[in-house]
Amino acid sequence: MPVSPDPATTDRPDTAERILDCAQERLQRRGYNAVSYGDLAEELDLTTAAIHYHFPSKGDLVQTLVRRYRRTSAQTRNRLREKNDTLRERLTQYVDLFSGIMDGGGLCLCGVLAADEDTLPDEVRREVRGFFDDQEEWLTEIIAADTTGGGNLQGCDSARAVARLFLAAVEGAMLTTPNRDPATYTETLHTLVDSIVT
Amino acid sequence: MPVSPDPATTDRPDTAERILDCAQERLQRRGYNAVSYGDLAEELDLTTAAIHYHFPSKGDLVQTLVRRYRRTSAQTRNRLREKNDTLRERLTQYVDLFSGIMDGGGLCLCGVLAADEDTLPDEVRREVRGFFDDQEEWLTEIIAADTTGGGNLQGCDSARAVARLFLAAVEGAMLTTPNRDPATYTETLHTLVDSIVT
DNA sequence: GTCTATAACTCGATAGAC
DNA sequence: GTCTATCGAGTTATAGAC
Repeated sequence: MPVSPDPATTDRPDTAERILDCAQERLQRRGYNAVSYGDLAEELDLTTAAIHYHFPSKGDLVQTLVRRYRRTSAQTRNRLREKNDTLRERLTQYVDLFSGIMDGGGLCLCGVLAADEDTLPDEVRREVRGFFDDQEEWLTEIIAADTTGGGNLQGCDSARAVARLFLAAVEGAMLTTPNRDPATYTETLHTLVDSIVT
Repeated sequence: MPVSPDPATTDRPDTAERILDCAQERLQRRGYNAVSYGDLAEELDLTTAAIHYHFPSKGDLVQTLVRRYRRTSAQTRNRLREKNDTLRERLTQYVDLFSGIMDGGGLCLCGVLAADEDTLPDEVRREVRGFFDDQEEWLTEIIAADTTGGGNLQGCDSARAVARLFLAAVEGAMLTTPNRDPATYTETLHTLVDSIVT
C-alpha cells in the first residue's frame, strides 16, 4: 500500500495550490493585468521570488490555473448531469453554478480573461478558448439529449446554436447585471431557460 | 452670424478627439489596465505630458470617452428606431451595431470595462453602469411597444426581463464567440431574436 | 523552498521651459 | 499646446545565499 501523498501533516494545501487559489480569487475580481506577483506575495505572506519558484512566469501561473479551472468545471458539470434527468433541471443548476461564483464577488475566470484576450500569453489564450469550447460541447450534448422537444427553440434551431446562445447569456449576464446581484442574474437566465424548455 | 467653430483649417479633429479615438480603439482590444499614456503618446506622435494637458488623469480620459460613447450610442439607437417599424427589424439591426464593432477587432467598450470593474476609478464605473442602464431602458421600450405579441417570450415575461436577457446575450456573445467571428456572433443572436419575435 | 537584493523596465503624474 | 526632464512607485523576472 502506497504511503500518503502528503509528506507532512496532510491538513492543508501546499504552497503551489495556495498561490493558485489566491490568484484565482484576484483574477476573477480584477482581470489579468491588474493582478501582480507583488499582490499575491503580500496576501500569501511570501516573496515574489518564492512564487517565481513555483511558477516561473505569469503565463505559467495563469495557464496552470485555467487548466485546473477547466478540470474542476468538467467534474462539476458531469456530476450535475448524473444527478438530474430533465433538461430544465440541468440548465437551471448550470445557471446556479455561476451565481455561486457571483456570490463570491467575482466573475467567471474565463469571462474576465476573455475580455483581456489580446494581452494574454498564447498558452493562456488557448486555455481560455478551450474552456468555452468545453462549455459549448457539454451544453450541446444535454440540449440534444432532450427528448421532450418542449420549447420553441428546440427543433427549429440546432442544439449547438442554442448552446452558444445559452453560454453567451450566462457570461454576458454576469457582466451586465446591475450591482452584480446574483438574484437578478438568475432571474435573467430563467427567462431564457423558460424559453428553451417551455 | 457666428464664426466657424474651428480656429484653423477645419479639416480634421482636434487633438483631444484624436486622443479619445486612439484610446477607445486600444481599450476595446486590451482593457483598462493594459492601455497607458505611453501607448497613446507613441501612436499619436505626442508626449505623455501633452495627453495629461488634455486629460489630467486616466480617470478623466476614460470617463470623457465613455460619456462620448454613451452619447453616440444613444443617437444611433434613436435613428435605428425611427427607421424601422417592427420589433424584428429593430432587434436585428441592434445586433448588427455590435457586429460592426467586432469587425474592427475589438469588443464593446463598456463590456470590456465591466470586466475590469473593480479596478476602475469611481467616475468611470458610474459611467459604464450608466451605459448598460441606457441599453436596458431602450430595449425595454421597443419590446414593450411591440403590439404583435408574437414570440413565446412576450407576455409571460416582462419587457424588462427580456431586455436584460437580450443585452446579456449581446455582450456575452461578443466575449464567447470562437475567434471573435462577427458572422458566428450574429448567428447566435438571431437564435434569440427568432425566439422573441417568432 | 524561501529568502535578500536587484536588474531593467513601465506606470501615472508633475514642474517648468518654450 | 507641446516639449524635456524627472519623481516615486509598481512591474516581471533573475542571481545567489540560506
